[in-house]
Amino acid sequence: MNPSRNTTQKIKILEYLKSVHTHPTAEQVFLKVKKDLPALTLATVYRNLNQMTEQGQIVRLELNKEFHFDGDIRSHQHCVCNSCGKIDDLFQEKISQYALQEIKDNRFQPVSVTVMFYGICDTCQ
Amino acid sequence: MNPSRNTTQKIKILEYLKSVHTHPTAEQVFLKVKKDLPALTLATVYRNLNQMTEQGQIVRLELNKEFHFDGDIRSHQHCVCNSCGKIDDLFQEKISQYALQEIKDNRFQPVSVTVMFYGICDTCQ
DNA sequence: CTTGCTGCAAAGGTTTTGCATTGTT
DNA sequence: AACAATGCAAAACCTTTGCAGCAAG
Repeated sequence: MNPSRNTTQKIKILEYLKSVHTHPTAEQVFLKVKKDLPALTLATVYRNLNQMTEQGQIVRLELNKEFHFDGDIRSHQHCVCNSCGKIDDLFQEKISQYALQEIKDNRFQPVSVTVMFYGICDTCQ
Repeated sequence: MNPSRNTTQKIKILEYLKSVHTHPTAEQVFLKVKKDLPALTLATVYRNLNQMTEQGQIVRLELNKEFHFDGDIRSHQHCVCNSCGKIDDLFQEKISQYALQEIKDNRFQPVSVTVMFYGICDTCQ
């Protein structure tokens, strides 16, 4: 595909994702950005989120049959609350690095790791 | 709910999952078990897989908007091939233990970890 | 017998796609 | 002027659910 274009929709969606520390679904992104761009469509949000994911500008997580999007592309881990469903970021690179180190003796060539903790968050306990 | 019943469908589905080392989707389980039980329905497969997951008899993974089921309930990790999509088991408990250990200083109370490696499998490289 | 489970069919919720039009480059 | 991106609507896709009949305990 030819170079992608910087449409208003794309810019606003990315801006929004970079501004929050939550991990919104496509619909949540849609509802927020729609306040700025009333004509915005869910389909456009999906198309942009998918493109940005492919281009490595954002990260896509999968949880309970829904995609969640993360504007922070630094390597990090996530904590999911079994009670309220909240997804929190965790920046403990040692964990991911250790994992990638330990797997090296395998025939599998690792490119990345996803580490997800499930448990109870601070507000739920 | 009252104690669950050991129906033929349930038994065959669990037997199948315990017999393979792949990580079949509900539909793949359905197609295989249907050979033994021609009247079997996808809905029944889903209901049983969900029940078994709740009861901890199997494990449910999520990948590319599909559930995959794992008959092996021992704590282990997974390797997903970016090329062919194959999911392989990895038994390196040190990795999960290290992760659970390192996270302990947080306000989050971890119950379990999911470690997923993405990369290129042996047959694809 | 009781009631959990099944098969069947229909519905549900999220994500994708076709198409004419719009807007970036 | 090209053609990528949009809005709209419809479709696709996986999974769940309602219901009457069946079968495990």
